[in-house]
Amino acid sequence: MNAPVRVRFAPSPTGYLHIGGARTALLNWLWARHTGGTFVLRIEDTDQERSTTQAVEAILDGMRWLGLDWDEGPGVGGPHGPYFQMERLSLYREYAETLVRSGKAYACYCSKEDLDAQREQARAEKRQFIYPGTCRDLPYDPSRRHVIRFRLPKLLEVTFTDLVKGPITRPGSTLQDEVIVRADGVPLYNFGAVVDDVTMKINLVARGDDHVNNTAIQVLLYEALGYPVPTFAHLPMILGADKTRLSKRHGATSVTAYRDMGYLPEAVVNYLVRLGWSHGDQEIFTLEELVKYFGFDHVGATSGVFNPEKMVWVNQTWMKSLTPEELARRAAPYYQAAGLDVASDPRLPDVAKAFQERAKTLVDLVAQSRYFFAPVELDPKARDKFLVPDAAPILRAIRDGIAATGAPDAAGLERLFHDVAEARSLGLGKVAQPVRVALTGGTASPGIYDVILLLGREQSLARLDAALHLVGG
RNA sequence: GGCCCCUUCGUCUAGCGGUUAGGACGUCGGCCUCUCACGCCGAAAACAUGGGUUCAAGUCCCGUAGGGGUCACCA
Repeated sequence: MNAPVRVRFAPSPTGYLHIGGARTALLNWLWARHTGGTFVLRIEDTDQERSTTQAVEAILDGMRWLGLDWDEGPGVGGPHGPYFQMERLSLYREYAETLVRSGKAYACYCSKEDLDAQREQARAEKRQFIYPGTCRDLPYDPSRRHVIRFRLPKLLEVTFTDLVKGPITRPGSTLQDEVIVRADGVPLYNFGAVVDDVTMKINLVARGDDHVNNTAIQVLLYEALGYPVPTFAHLPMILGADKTRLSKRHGATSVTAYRDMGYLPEAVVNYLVRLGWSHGDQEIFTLEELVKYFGFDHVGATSGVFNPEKMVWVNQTWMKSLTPEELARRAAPYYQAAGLDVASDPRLPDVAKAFQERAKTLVDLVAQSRYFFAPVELDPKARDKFLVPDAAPILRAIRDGIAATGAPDAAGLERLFHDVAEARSLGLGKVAQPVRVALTGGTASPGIYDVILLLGREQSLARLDAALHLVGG
């Protein structure tokens, strides 16, 4: 009988939640939900130089937007807290002392400058620098400034199993007496993470690929501490188009930037999980499906290039699948942000419906449908091409046709447009385009009847009149 | 440079010894059509390379090349 799954996401609050971190969080979350296990959120803020409380908020914000709730961690507490490393200092001290007392760690009095010099020299001589154990057998003198180093056991190699990469072996000769606690008493990553994972009873550590090289020393730490080694799953990196690690110069890398660009959280989640994981040929997954199907057995071992085009497609596919009411609800804040007050406009769901298959993002939806809520802005090229003197009689006929009826309806409008076209032996396009430009300011829009219906009789007439005035008709 | 990991269309991937190597994004062509989209149909496009193992290798093993990661009192 396997113990209940306990996984964690342990970001360092040095910036926003980026795409890679979000995927790590997401896969951990999915596995916890899939197995009915526990998802722990732990903040690794021991780098006091770079950690900020704003970053903590930004990360929590990003996770909430994606819908990743945590069972233990900031805000919700839990039986293994606190969940900020800086609040767990006494715990690390306790474990470090245990190691020192048993001789598995020792105080090192070497200065940073001294070590840097040695490293520099090693580099100059083209050899690998490994801490020579200068302080290994010195008597303990707490009055001297010191760090704590882990005493590397004599061994040939360290092997651990990785759920995505299989067994990984690291020669002991490439390992050294790592420092586990700084001179100021704050633990270093490898030690803090192990103590926390031990005390938080984490049994599966799924994290970024960039941590594989830390794993061997961590395995040794677990053993020195006398605790079982968890299972590891190292997730491949996400790369930019040039195949280097995704970074700012590749464009937006924070999940909240995608929110601001008008992506749906469902789409971001969907895309991120699919990047490096698959379930047969399926591309679109609801969160429920992801929870149901997710497993590390289908997480690929190769790093993946982030593909913005596919992300857009996933987003558009998701937008098409929402009900118009829901889409309108999602779009409302984006209209607001664009300075369009649409909160009480009853046409919003119908407008959303009209653009559902045309907009790629919510921001795009707002931009494309702007003229329904704001005055027409004529595109100069469209104006010069379609609002010409020849168009005057057409615009006049359509205008008068609409004016002659009460409330316009789709069937009546279709008849009107066809009549006008036939009377002049014109294709429907010759009639619709000038009208489209008059009503929307541009040459691309939903069906012209829908546009008129959404605009309403009065507004349609007003815009046609304005266009007629312009063409001198 | 040492160590670790990785290698199927441009990109994400399916494949788990026997397939015409499948799907998706993107690209190109066509259909639909009042524009733009959507949708539909079609096309081009991949097993890095050399050796093995095997009746049979994209699938297993070894080498080579290429890519990535990591070598802190960062995480």
